[in-house]
Amino acid sequence: MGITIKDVAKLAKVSTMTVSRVVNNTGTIAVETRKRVLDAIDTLHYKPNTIARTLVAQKSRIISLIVPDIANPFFSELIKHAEAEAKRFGYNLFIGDAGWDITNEREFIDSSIGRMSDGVILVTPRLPDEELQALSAAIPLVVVDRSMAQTKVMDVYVDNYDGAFEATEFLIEAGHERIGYIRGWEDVLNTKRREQGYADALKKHGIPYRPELIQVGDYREQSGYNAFRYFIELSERPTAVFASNDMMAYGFISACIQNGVRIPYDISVMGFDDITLFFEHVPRLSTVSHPRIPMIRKAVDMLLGLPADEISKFDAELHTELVIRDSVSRLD
Amino acid sequence: MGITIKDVAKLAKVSTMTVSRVVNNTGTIAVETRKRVLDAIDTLHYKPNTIARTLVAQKSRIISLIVPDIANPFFSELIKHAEAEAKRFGYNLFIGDAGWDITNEREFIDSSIGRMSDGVILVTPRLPDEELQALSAAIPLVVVDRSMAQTKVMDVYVDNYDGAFEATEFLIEAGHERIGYIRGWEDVLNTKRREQGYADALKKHGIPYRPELIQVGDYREQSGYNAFRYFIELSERPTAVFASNDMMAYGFISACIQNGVRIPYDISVMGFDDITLFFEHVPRLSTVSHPRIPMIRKAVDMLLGLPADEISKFDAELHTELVIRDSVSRLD
DNA sequence: CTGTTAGCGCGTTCAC
DNA sequence: GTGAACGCGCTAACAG
Repeated sequence: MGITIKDVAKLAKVSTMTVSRVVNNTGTIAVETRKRVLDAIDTLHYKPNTIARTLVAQKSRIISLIVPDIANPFFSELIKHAEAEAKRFGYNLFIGDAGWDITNEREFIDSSIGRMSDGVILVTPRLPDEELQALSAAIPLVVVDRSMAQTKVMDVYVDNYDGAFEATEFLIEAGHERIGYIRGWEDVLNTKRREQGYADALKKHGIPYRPELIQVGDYREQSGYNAFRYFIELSERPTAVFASNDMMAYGFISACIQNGVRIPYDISVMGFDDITLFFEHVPRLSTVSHPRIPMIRKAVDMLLGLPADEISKFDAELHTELVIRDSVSRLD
Repeated sequence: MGITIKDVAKLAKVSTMTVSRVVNNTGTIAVETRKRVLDAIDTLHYKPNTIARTLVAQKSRIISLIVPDIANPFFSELIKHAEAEAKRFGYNLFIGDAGWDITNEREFIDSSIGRMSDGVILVTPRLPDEELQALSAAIPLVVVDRSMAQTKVMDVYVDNYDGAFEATEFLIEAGHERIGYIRGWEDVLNTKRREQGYADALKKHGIPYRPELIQVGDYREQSGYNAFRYFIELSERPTAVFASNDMMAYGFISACIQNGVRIPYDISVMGFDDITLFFEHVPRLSTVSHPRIPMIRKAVDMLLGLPADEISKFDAELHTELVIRDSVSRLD
């Protein structure tokens, strides 16, 4: 059993209320009394019980952050920045790894409610709109990187359409026509938007959309790796492959290297996200950069109720941007 | 304000105690009453308040896990497995990223105490023995990947000496004599053990220990990258470099690739940890594999009070192992 | 089978 | 400046 406020009160020969006041710096206390209390706190190594405080205050100073996959650098980086932003306001993070699984998402939200989280940030959840809408009645919810426009749920959304369009157009302008595409989870909105961007860019340049050039992936490395086998066995191989996220692009590249297919000489690769690796990968991946840092900051700020005009400052930054490096060659 | 047990009791026309019994499946309840309560719970969407439960039970079913760097794959993988193991027992994880910083470690432990965590797992903390010892009086503590033999603190320790010795010896037997070494944080025990292994292997084979071949790093990629610059400008360059963790090895490799230094033809590289990348890196790194999965599992099990004989089953697995891949060449 | 009482550790309210 | 009483949401112990 831990030291409680009562123990301190007893030792300092005051009421618990006085101790509480000292700890929280509220009310007025005689200098001498304060010193006695402080001494008692010190000798007893008293630490206030946050659980009890939470129960009284109906506020935990915790926000939950649910990501689809903690081992994915895109998300672990997000966590770092979310933690930093939350800390600025004296908040702790309760982190959950949903593993791209709906049931886990649900359980984690329930758990957050039970633990009196002050809010939940969901990064690209797979839970349907209606359920998120319903849940948001029970606890403040911010959905990140997915539009909740049809609902009243708060969101921080970066439309990925333009990024995918520009990336595809870039490949086309480099002379590519047979452009393979690796898709992500179908039930994620941005997956659809990215694919639309890809398709529309083809259409704009009069290039037919060929279903056989589309591979279904799951945003994980392995599916990029697998896509390689498929594309390489096509009678007419693509000259370029656009992976709808960097993880799959890297998986694809690994397969290429292992099979002696050189990038960008034998095939070009374009990614999406611009994740920060912990070391430089060669060839350096051309990709679409995603404004994830301002995005997650904004999500935290929304939850902590920063004034709207302060939050909207970030808006200017929220767009994707083409990043040209070494993984795409010109077909001239 | 959320729905409480009182609301349910009122609606079901029973006492809160009865609701509590239904929720927890304790005591005996008339079938009919149970149904009324269940209905009320359903229509009200009642969720028990874990905070209040925690206060009563003096038990939160949460364990804290503090890692030095959440974005390092070694640790994010650890988190995944810790979470899985904890879940088996119905526990949630409270994850903290200390950023290799002592103050953060301290704050996070304090916060864990305040939040009534049932225990704390510290992965390679930098806090001194005495302080950890003291802290362990306030909350169950398990230190992972660091020996606490001098204290009464629980630990799950894998001595890294042998692994470093074998790795160095492997390089020597491949014909290398000028072997560079990149060290990690000096105040971490395993750092010392790894360096001892390196030094002893040299000694065994009559190769002088040269201080100019030692570079100080911090376990992060960047310091491996920086070490490259140092080694490459040496009048007598090393023919092989042993990085004391994979992150620094990868940093070093990146620098090599960017500077046209080929691995393993121009220089050999050996790592430590055998982290699982989310894609295949080329060249594939030769390294020392670290039994981190059984290690973290064991830590969780110790905290959750699994019987000693169950836990010790894991012991057999707890040793490092040489993993030979493509980053080391023979000098023949 | 069900309800009442008391208390987990703390802070708010209102006295003194 | 300080303290006593009450309640946050829940459950253990004891009635009935």
